[in-house]
Amino acid sequence: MATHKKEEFTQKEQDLAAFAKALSHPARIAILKVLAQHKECICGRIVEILPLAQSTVSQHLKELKNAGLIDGTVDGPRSCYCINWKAFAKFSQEFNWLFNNLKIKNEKSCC
Amino acid sequence: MATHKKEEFTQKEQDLAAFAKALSHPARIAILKVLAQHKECICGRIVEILPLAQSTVSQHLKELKNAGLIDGTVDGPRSCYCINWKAFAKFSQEFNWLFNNLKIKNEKSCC
DNA sequence: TTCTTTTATCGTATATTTGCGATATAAGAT
DNA sequence: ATCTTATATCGCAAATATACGATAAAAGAA
Repeated sequence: MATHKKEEFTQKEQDLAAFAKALSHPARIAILKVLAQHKECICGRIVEILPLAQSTVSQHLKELKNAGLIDGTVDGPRSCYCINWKAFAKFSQEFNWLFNNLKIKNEKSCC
Repeated sequence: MATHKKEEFTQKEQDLAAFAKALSHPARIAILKVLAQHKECICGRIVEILPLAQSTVSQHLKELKNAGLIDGTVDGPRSCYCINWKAFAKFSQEFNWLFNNLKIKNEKSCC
């Protein structure tokens, strides 16, 4: 049974979907919010703020990093994360391209 | 083992995550693209265009509908779908609120 | 060196997602 | 009534995602 046909879609579609996937859990949205608000590269502070175990937070951070939405640097025994604004700008653009441009051409739907 | 702690996050975080989840598969992105481009409420046309079985496409359509991103109306033996631009505008706004506003306050990150 | 602190990773359990074929449903056509 | 067409839903298999505790790893402090 083919359980992953994702490759059959365009690269843009896959990239956009991957970006959305990274944002598809409230914990990851919350992490991004913390990173954006606290200016500093909070690390274990996220664990204090979120209602999740340390290992779980670490896993979410890894996913955000893999998706390219955050950068992480090691600082002694701790890790420092911050938002990759460039990546956000890129995806935000793709997003607008996909849905705002199309909307203009097709303002009134048929149903 | 607690496998869903989603309720412990704010409603906004949950809503945004749900929106992202709906977009987190390239097939669903592709479906939205088809709906946006073809003006008409294509129904089974999507099945012809996508490399997926009819039942799978129907399932993706259901998810998009549940997420509120598309509307569907029955028209005789066939179904007609179209993008719910209002919902898109709403989420797009939330999105910008979350990531553009915060960006202004905090342009330079620490790492 | 040994202890402490901080973070990442491993192992595991459970839930959800993805996909398909088969079948049901609904409505127009014959 | 029966056939055809179009779509939705069911049932299942396989893959991913989510969460946790336990443990490893890495570096500064004692």
